[in-house]
Amino acid sequence: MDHMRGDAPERSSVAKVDSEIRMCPECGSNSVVEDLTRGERVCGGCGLVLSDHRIDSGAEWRAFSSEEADARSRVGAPLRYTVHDKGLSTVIDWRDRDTSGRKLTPTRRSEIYRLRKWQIRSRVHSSMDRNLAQAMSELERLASQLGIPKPIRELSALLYRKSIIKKLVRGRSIEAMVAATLYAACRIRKKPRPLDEVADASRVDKKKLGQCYRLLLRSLAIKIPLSNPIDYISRFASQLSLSSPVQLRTVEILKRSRDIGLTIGRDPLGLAAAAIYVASIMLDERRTQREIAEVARVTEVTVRNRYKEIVRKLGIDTMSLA
DNA sequence: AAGACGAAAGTGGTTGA
DNA sequence: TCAACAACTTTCGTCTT
Repeated sequence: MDHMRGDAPERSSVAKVDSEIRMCPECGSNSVVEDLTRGERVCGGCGLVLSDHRIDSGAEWRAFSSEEADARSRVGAPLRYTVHDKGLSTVIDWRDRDTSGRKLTPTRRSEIYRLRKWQIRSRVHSSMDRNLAQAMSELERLASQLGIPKPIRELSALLYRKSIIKKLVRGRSIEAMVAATLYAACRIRKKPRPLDEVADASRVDKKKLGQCYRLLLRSLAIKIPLSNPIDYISRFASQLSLSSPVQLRTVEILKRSRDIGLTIGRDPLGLAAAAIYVASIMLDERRTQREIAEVARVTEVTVRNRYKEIVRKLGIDTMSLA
């Protein structure tokens, strides 16, 4: 039967994708490089980690029946960074053979070398192991309280591992570093949360958290651009139960503000709040400055100042607002 | 009475000598 | 390393709805 032919592996997409993603979506520079030893793609321009952990986790062939799927899927749970030993508690053999005794491909081999190195390291530094275990449970707690999706938690966990290797946690609280990596991960993935929100959810004060965050950026040599006010809108709008037309209008206002240079040097949170305020009045779903300031974690004064600027510079008729 | 307004002084981070 | 600086916060009295 026609549909039983599973002999044509669909692997052509791999090479294609690789050549396409040379440009960094963040800074636009064309200097994305592959770091095979660490399994990452990193932008040479801004340091953004585009994808980490690039093990081909897809099944090898297409499967057309459940038995086939069982037979062809790769064995075992996926590797995860949020588990303190990467979910890998078996010992890796020193021979470069797979279970059926075949030689491994070079890529697979370097991957195994990496894991083996990790295993030895973590055995030698058992204190680091304990640190990680504690950190990962804190990360889990924090992230679920803030409703952070899994992929971002994984990125956060990866950042934490790096910061431990760089000895950043020494003399600082685990909680503070965990919170900092989570905050950073959210921003990298363009789902930023206000610093205050993260600080409140952890038991770390805002100042410490900010210090850890900046240290993280410096030590790991990563650059995270200022957050885009637009990335806050959907969250804030739903917290304020505003309709989607208001959201759209808000985004529109923010774009126009940016175009005339009104946003430079301004706190993205304040801009987001002010734009929501204006849009909410325009579309007759008014919220008070107080309410908006609260969800955006800025003061009413800031909302006021930004919104005054927006109204003036964008030429919005104040009379038609009321 | 609640919301909006704006002045004035304080805070923490950045920048440039 | 230190001072100047810009943006934001805090606080508070006044005006508007």
